[in-house]
Amino acid sequence: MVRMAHNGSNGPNKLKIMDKPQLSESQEDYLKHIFKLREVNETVTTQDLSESLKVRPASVTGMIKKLSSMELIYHRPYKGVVLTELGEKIALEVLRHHRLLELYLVDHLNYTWDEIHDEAERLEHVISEKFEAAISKLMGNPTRDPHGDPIPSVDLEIPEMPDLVSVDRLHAGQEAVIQRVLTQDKDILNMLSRLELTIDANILMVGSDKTGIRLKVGNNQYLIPYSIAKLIWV
Amino acid sequence: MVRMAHNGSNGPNKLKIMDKPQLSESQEDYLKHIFKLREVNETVTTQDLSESLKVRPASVTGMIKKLSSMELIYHRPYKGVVLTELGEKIALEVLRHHRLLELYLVDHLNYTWDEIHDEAERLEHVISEKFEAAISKLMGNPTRDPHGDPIPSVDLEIPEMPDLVSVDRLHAGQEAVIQRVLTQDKDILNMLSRLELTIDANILMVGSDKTGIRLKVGNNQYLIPYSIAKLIWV
DNA sequence: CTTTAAATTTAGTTGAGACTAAAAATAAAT
DNA sequence: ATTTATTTTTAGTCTCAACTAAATTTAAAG
Ligand SMILES: [Mn+2]
Ligand SMILES: [Mn+2]
Ligand SMILES: [Mn+2]
Ligand SMILES: [Mn+2]
Repeated sequence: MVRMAHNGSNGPNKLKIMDKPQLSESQEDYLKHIFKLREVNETVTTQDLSESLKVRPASVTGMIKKLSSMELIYHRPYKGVVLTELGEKIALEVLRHHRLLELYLVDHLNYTWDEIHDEAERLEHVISEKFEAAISKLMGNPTRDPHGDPIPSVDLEIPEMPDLVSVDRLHAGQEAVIQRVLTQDKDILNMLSRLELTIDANILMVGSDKTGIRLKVGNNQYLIPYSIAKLIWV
Repeated sequence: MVRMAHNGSNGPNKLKIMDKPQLSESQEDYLKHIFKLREVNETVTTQDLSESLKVRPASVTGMIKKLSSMELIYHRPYKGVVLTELGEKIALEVLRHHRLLELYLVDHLNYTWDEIHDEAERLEHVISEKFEAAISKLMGNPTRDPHGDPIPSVDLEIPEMPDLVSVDRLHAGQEAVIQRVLTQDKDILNMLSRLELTIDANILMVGSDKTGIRLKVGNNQYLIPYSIAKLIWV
């Protein structure tokens, strides 16, 4: 049973979208992961993808060849891959779905921080453009998801992000507002939300030592190990 | 990339659900179609499924063998299939997803009658139990979808439906309330909704002749051909 | 009954997208 | 510069769920 295209109602004004090939769920995930790895890594290797997609390297090579032949990525054998213009558009489309969905689940269906990722991971591939537009409008075309990650706009531009630093870079006495949390690990998210170390929270750096940093949040004060502090950007 | 199970957070109270095998999208659709065909047909043949799923008969036979070996259906070769107890539970679970989704799309995302079916058809397979519960709760655990079809309850019982007759059975002068519309044809649904022949609409049977029936709705009066009148139940 | 038609099943193929095992290319270490 | 280790690619296999073509079974007509 082959999954069908569902570009929504293709009004005459959406011509550019029309020539996007219909991709499989796997292919969409590959493109998305390439995009996200590139934000961090400078180069995206077969192994990077193997780890992040939890697929064996040989399989990754196979998919790379296919995406390459579709001109969605450019591949220098033994070196790595980069997204083509079209490949990046598709990656951003999926990312937009994912992040709008995460925000929607939190805002409208009472999901908690640690529950949204897996649900969005599956839904991102099956919602129509109509669905995307509907939830975006309902939320006032937001630009940040519940982790503080930027939501690509309808025309697939990434909204400007202010320059951020991880919270361990603050000096003692400095105050700041949490803007972004770079993890989808359920246990970490669960812990952070219980400590009220969530997006928009006001924090005060009390001090730091070799074990970690001391943060004051509201009336409470915690010791946060560096491994976790590095995930929190202000 | 194999799709993973997502039974939601399996609290200790949901043991019975746990031994439901994880099915593919196709398998879920087969079970759902068998259930729906059975509501109408008394017997469900290979051809019935072939037509309703738009899959060749040989392929249907193949899937029948698999579902049969999984004890989700019972198959008398050359005769037809029936759902086992477990098969029916799964069919109802999918149907519950589908119908809750349709209602949700109308009530919360401003979808029109003719837009909901295709979207629900894809989403029904990927939403979690958590998502199902969330939208059900949000809508006050509804028992009817936007077509008037019954929504199976959380424990997968079909809610009682009052006895209905198709609108062409009314005699002149009789009034009635539309309870159910038995089609997913987009054009018919679109037409009916423009005529305000929607669920809960009050109608008056004016009269009938060989071409169709005359219905009064609000201040307007229409001639409805029998082919369409048979789809409207009151 | 016997022949013909229709429905169903069998047999074999295809394409996606994973996998393992082994070969080839690149990078690191002696 | 060789040798060794790591990464990447090739080659071939597997499962799933579709397909076509042909054989078989059941149903309908003469
Ligand atoms: Mn995904
Ligand atoms: Mn996110
Ligand atoms: Mn479906
Ligand atoms: Mn319906």
